[in-house]
Amino acid sequence: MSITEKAKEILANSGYKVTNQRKRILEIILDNTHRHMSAEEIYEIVKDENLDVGLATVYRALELFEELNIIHKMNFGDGRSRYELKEEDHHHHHLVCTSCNEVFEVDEDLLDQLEEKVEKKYKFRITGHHLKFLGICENCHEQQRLGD
Amino acid sequence: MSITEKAKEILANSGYKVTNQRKRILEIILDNTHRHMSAEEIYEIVKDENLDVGLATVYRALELFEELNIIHKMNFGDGRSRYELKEEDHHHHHLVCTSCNEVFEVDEDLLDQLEEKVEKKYKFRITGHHLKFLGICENCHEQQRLGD
DNA sequence: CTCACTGCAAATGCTTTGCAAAATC
DNA sequence: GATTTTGCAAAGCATTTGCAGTGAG
Repeated sequence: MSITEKAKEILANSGYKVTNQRKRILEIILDNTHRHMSAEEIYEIVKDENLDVGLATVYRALELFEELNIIHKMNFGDGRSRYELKEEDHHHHHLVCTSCNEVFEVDEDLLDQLEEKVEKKYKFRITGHHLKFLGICENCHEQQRLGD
Repeated sequence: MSITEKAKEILANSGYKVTNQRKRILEIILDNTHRHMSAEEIYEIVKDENLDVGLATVYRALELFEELNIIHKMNFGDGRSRYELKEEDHHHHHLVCTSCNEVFEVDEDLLDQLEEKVEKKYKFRITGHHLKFLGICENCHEQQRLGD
């Protein structure tokens, strides 16, 4: 079963109604996970498709999906929340370029040992984590070099 | 030289004017770093001292301190920015309790090897990082146990 | 049919900004 | 004294909410 189908099944089985708006919003997130979209960006897409959807509905749908553990709200410091699909057993990290503000993904999780250490030492039951590296991406670094 | 004096020196040497408001706001941050204060919280303190300071000034001072690399703006998901002193060579992480929303500090940095690995593999020059663990703190865990 | 869901517009909460008065250098 | 900086109030954004109408089950 594809991620898309799985997510829709979660929605259908949640007891909440499966509306066209929710279906479309979920699809957009699923199709653009790597883009870490904001509510406004998702809204722009549905609006361009001439669907009758309000921005408030987008926010309400995102809130619902988060509650159902389908998506995940993030903050990259640009003043708005961004969302991505929450894939079980697929933890990854983010590289945020402080020059062009692009966000790249590190497609592996290397924190297991660290978590264990922290859990023991601080008596804190860890259920998740966010690791964000700040720095300069290859592109920007290249351009800085050429600019010299 | 204490951190406080150092920070004040940075301010004095920055070319910006050393006003009473800036001095007091900086002091409050320095005295309460572990509390990760918000602009509003800082404002409440100066207001209680009957100092004639506006909330806008607090925001402007925080913006300035961030620019001078004295403090660091953070987001713990509660809808407001929080600030802490930026101490060189003193990287640490945060434990955010998803039950009581308290933020604890992990007073060590264990990401060096990881950073090196990521820099090479992703050709990304890392200048900083944020690591936040989500979970349940000892207190909340204890209370849940007692509640059974 | 019923109740959850929606769009709209108004409200909220954090943060920023315009401006005349005040303070620093 | 000239130029920053400030307080206040108003404006600016992202997000939330109230409400009457709409639609899924």
